[in-house]
Amino acid sequence: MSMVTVRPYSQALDRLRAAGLRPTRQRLALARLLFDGEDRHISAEQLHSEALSNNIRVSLATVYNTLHQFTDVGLLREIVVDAGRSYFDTNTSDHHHFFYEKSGRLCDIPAEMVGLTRVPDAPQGFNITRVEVIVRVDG
Amino acid sequence: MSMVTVRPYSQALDRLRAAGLRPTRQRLALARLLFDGEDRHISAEQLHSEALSNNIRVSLATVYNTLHQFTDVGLLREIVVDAGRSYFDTNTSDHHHFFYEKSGRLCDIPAEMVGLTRVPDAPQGFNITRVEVIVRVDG
DNA sequence: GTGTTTGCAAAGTGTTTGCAATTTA
DNA sequence: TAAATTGCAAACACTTTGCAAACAC
Repeated sequence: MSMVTVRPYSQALDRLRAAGLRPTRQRLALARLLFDGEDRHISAEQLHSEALSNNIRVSLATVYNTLHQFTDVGLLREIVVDAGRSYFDTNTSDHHHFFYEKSGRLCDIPAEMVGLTRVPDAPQGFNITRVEVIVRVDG
Repeated sequence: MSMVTVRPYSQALDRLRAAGLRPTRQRLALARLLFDGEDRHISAEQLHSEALSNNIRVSLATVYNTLHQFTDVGLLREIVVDAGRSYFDTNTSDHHHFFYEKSGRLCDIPAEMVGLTRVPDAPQGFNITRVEVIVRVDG
């Protein structure tokens, strides 16, 4: 009887292919960090240092490029709550956020927890891209 | 019969007094730009260049300090929609915003135009500071 | 091979800070 | 006069850019 290390299947390659992005070493590695596991809110710097500590050699510039490419193809969603820092959310489905003002942390709020019954029409000639609800809490 | 230039009464001095801020030349001038007239969403750079073109000599650092002091005492509300730029809203009453993603412009949505019927409780030990609804539109 | 992607370092943006000089009460 | 405020320039944090080298197909 042998011990087996079970490594969860990575969807990273499939996701890149589906998005039409070349699965380069860096993109694949970053995609694994981002998408294998729980949903997360991560900044470029965080992802970069996480990559380094996993022995993935990648430059910060590439991390930025990659995050934006992923956002462009809908793999990520960018969230801005804090002046001067962007977070990227691996959960691209409809939902909202708690924002902890002191710590700068974000936490998901499922869409159904918010009763948003009426939203104004977009001004003429424009389309609504998204309706964001941010519940700011102290702490 | 003489012509009279009617200058609207400025509430700036009263507002500073009420807030316990020393009415220095710079604060007073900035307060007049901010509060005499329609409500507005303005960035530090915008306010600074507006001050300069009104022959108000004030440094950018002081504009930043002043905007933050005004925010701290509740005269302004800071809005973050765009990574790397803060806007300050002279309308501190309950309301929401349209955000025009391409132009970076903000536009008020009166509170009653949004049907927000249910908001999750703050996680234990925290208090909700504010609930922001941002309707993002293309353009 | 050919076009794409990467890394680096430099430049750019918006914001904050330290401190001496000035101003306010 | 004592304390608060200001201006300046430098420092900062985060992000983007330009281009040669490396890589994927």
